[in-house]
Amino acid sequence: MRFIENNSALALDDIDLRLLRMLQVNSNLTTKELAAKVNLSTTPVFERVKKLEKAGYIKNYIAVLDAEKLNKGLMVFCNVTLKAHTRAIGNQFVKDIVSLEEVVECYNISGDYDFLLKIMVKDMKAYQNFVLNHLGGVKNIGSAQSTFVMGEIKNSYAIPI
Amino acid sequence: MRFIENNSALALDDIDLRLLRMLQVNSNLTTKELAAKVNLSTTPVFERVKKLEKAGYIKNYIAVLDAEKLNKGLMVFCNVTLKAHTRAIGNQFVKDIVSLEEVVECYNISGDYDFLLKIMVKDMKAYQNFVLNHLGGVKNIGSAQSTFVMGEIKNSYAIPI
DNA sequence: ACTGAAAGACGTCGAAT
DNA sequence: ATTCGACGTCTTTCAGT
Repeated sequence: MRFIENNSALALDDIDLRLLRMLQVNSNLTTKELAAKVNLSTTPVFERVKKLEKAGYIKNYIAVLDAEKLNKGLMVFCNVTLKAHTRAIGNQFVKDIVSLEEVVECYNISGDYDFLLKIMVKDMKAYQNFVLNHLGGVKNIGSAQSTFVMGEIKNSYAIPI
Repeated sequence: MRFIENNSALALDDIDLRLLRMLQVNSNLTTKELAAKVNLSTTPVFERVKKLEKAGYIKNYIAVLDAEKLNKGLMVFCNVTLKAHTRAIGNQFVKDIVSLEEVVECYNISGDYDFLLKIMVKDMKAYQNFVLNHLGGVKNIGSAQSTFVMGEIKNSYAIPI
């Protein structure tokens, strides 16, 4: 399946929003099932979903895996500052971070730190290895402060719409 | 006594891992396409995927939406401490937080704070409203410190396996 | 455990209201 | 903008190896 990137803004009606809400929780719903839930037939629902894909409201469809079962049960948030804030140093940092697969999310943030990283590894030993051998290899990091996740209270991949 | 296969640990071979890696990036791949990539016919691939679903390695299938387009473009990380750390207060906090739809993730963390929340709202005005009228209504919050996301460097929903 | 084939369901799209 | 109908493809299962 291929999506054509089209950044136009669409006027979403209530049915579009309901379709998005359902699909972001379970994308295995068939067009038929979706149609039944919004009281329409399959064709308009099919076309609406395609429209939402083409317009970029739906970016992609993915399987959500169980991190614990796959031995990536330790999540760490790492606050990072850079030694300097030149464009070159920032760009290099971004490039380095993107290539580290343990870093599943990275944001440029306000406040005392420059970047916030979400890292997933097997356990504390693996995290130590990550810090020493991977994060340690990234240039121009001024400081890095780790916060460990002890328990997951809520993690809905769904956007509140 | 009979064991139901749900949630048991399985021995995953290389092909299982490759299937998981592909599906967590694009779950719209057909059994046929997956089969071609791992050089098998459809039947074993179909059965492997079903096995991975039943065993809980695949938790669900979802559509990933574009937060910006859906007017939830402001992401905020909020560090929260509780006034006291009794079980009752903790449980009540968890219950309250789970019901706030703007809070898309919530973790119990180590360090200076007790909880880390990831919040998605439209803009700063909406965040102010969230803090005043929603987070403000949650009992026993000692302090709350907000960190604003200025830019997203990386966000792969994929677990590094 | 895998291959190949076969039945049924679904996605997909054109024509029509 | 929705319904109907038809085609191709995918899912799902069942023999056979």
